[in-house]
Amino acid sequence: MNMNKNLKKAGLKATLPRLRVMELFLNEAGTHFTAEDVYKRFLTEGDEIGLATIYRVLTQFEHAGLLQRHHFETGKAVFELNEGNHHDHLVCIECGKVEEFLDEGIEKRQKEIAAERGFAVQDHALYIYVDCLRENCPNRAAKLSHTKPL
Amino acid sequence: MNMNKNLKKAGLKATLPRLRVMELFLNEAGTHFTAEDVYKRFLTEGDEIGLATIYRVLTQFEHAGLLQRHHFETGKAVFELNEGNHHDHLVCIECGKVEEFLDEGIEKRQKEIAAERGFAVQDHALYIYVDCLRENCPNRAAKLSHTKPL
DNA sequence: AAACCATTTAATAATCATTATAAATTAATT
DNA sequence: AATTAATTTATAATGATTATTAAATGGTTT
Ligand SMILES: [Mn+2]
Ligand SMILES: [Mn+2]
Ligand SMILES: [Zn+2]
Ligand SMILES: [Zn+2]
Repeated sequence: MNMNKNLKKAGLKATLPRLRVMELFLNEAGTHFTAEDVYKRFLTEGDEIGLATIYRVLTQFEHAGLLQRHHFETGKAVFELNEGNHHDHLVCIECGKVEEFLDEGIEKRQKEIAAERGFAVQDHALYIYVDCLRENCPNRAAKLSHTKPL
Repeated sequence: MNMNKNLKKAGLKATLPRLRVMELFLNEAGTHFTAEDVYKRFLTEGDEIGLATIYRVLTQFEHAGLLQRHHFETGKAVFELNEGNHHDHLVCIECGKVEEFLDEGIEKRQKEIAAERGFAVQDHALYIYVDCLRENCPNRAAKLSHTKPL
């Protein structure tokens, strides 16, 4: 079992909440969940795991490098499986769809812009808010909680 | 008086809180304030204006196009005078210094990335978090409230 | 200038996302 | 199975922001 290893390596006991969270993010790699998304998902699956526990586990997993945290400007943080690849996000403000991209040109220019000023880049966040223009977008109905009109 | 005109055009009465806020942002164009920065500034100047009023006025000014709101990932929104020019931000995580930049190459690539997927860009946010590397940085002492270690 | 009235402020409570606390539970170890 | 430190749960607290409502004020009219 791969999940137990991940946890052990991070010095975390294999508890039910942690296993459930890990399982969810592994099963739905590429999906971006808020803490509440995770909480509600477990509720519908019959697992009554406290919201505070979800928050704690998500933060622990982030620190362990298992998850990445992002802030789509909607007031709530979203998490996704850390597959080791940095990328930026396109977020549809109509349906919540998230697509990922990585543009080497943009990455390079960012470093140059900081370097020109004598600054050392620590991190960066680039979010492109779009309308995906798909009226029949499946997401438009079952809107995820991390969507908000600009 | 230019300020009164701005307010009138936005259909807003010229009240003391609004004049003070407008005045502050005009006098310190290019500075990025949180609601609390503004609140405390007025306190030290002897004007006791409620924090809720500051928030309300900032939001009204944003809607009127007089101010721009940004979210440096620190949990609190910052506002600056809207001088009509879109730009992105370099934020020093050590001292809070903010520098602005605009890179046509990056702007163009963002549009292309969205277009490639058939999306219409609505907005975007690009924050580069840096260490300005200036130990003697004046800000490092009088740290602004919108700084936070990553 | 006094009266009028819609707008706005002040004071305060409420809300929302998130974190902290403390008592009860549980996973790993002996 | 007993031990113990880590963890969860339940709940309270926090920080940023928004909502509420009665009192004050700005712009207008008499
Ligand atoms: Mn992603
Ligand atoms: Mn700026
Ligand atoms: Zn969409
Ligand atoms: Zn600095």
